[in-house]
Amino acid sequence: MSEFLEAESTVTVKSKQDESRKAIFNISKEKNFPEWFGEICKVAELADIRYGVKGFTPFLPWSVMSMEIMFDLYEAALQRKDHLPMLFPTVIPESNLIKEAEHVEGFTPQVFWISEVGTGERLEERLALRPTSETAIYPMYALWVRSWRDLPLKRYQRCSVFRSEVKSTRPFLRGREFLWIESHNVFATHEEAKAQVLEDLETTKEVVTEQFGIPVMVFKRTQWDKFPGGVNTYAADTLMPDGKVIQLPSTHDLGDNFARAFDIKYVNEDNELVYAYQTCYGPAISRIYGAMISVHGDDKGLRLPYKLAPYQVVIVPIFKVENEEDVMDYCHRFRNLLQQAGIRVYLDDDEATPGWKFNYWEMKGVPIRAEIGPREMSEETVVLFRRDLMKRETVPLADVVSHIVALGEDIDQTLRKQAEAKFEGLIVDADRMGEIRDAVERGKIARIPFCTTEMDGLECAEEIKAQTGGEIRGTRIDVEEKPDGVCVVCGRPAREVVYVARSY
RNA sequence: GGGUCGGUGGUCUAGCUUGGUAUGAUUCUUGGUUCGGGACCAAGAGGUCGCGAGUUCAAAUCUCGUCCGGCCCA
Repeated sequence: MSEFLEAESTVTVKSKQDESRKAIFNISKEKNFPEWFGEICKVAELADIRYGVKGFTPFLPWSVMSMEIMFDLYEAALQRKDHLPMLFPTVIPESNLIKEAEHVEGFTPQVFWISEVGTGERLEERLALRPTSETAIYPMYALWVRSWRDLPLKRYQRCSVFRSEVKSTRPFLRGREFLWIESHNVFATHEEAKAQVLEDLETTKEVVTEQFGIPVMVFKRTQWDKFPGGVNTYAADTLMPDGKVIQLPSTHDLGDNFARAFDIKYVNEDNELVYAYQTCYGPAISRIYGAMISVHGDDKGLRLPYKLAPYQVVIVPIFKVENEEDVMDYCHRFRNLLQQAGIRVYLDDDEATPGWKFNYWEMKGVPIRAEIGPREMSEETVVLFRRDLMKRETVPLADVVSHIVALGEDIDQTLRKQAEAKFEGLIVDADRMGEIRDAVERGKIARIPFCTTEMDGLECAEEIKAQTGGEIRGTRIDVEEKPDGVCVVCGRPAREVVYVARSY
């Protein structure tokens, strides 16, 4: 018996080793998402978790190059809508941080403080590392906003923020320092502020969905889940491969709460001094990047959209010793052609064999690979391979630039459609606890009648969380929904239709 | 925050039960042969076994603490 077991286990170990040697990357994203995510961060060189401070992670070129592109695309969209960039200091004096009561209560547990300098010399006033920048920016806004002619004031900054998260951290998706854009806007009226919230949600769809290919569902959050100090929070959720939803950009209607706390007043057209209304919007680029690779990736690794890939095309030369020089010349010619057309292209002239390079760049998610050998050279063609569908075609050199541009467009469309297909059938109607639990456990989003999203609905929400593991994501704002019946938990008449899912 | 499992060259890993010279692969460097789906040969480099304390003649190994990480749960 023991002999038999020993023989068994030896065989298992051996085959495991063979497997891992064969594959640069081969993990089922659907079946084992946590492992998939951790391994791809390491193998594709996205982030290095060995920094040694909890929740702080160095990001590496392959992820940073894509995140830079994402920043640029996002900022371009904001600038098209009349937002202008600015940069504020990282530190916030304590006296400013605590000016808005609900805000300070919400964020203080997560604040990193600077309380001394040099060899233990205490600061007169503690400085917070910004967990978000309202309390840094708004004292200045109070100085900048004087007249109705100064409004609307629409500004944003690209920066990192610091939050001592209690939830378990992981690269990109939840760090204690993360990269984002935060937009802070001031308006004359609440109506204008509310219109800005809708514009932000449009921007989210335009950038996150149309350009990054990540489908989202937009919710108005409940009162217990809103931004501390705000009036209402609206946020886009997307679905991760493990069936949990994750919050992507959120936008907040701040009403005049912060204007009152920070004394942001303007003189209106009737020469009256009145409080302004504000909104803020915070797309976290590092988190969106984490969601992006998770949504698009497959069991062989990353699948980067053409728009976001650091290299849109990688050239793999194939040659024998006797024709190496000619093939490389042809490759350089091809590379120059693409560079002149503004395509991000990389010629892989490493020692490794073509087969190894194929697998490596597939794992890294480069959308298009050009294979160039003696055959292509003599025919004046290139072989193009698309990572998303793993398909090859031969294209004449004369047409290749326009072909690649069209192919890139098609790849982005395909990735987006595949992601959107996963959203179909996601919503399941339920009006009993058991049904909610079933739906949530299958990675679905349950749509249920619920008493209220005001604060006195919190107890019912906690009961749902305890019994099903799902959280209330909020109510829809893009569709009007009238509840029918009673609250699933308390039996009071339902005032809202809410959505329940497991979440990050 | 609670539970649980873990930390050995850059990476993965053997050794830990039963304390006594650190195992293998891969990566990396150099040279050579290769190159249309994961090539090969030769030589070389690389580890205070996470950190700290304790037990011991002796600790990767046993004990305690601590930091970091994975997973599950709140």
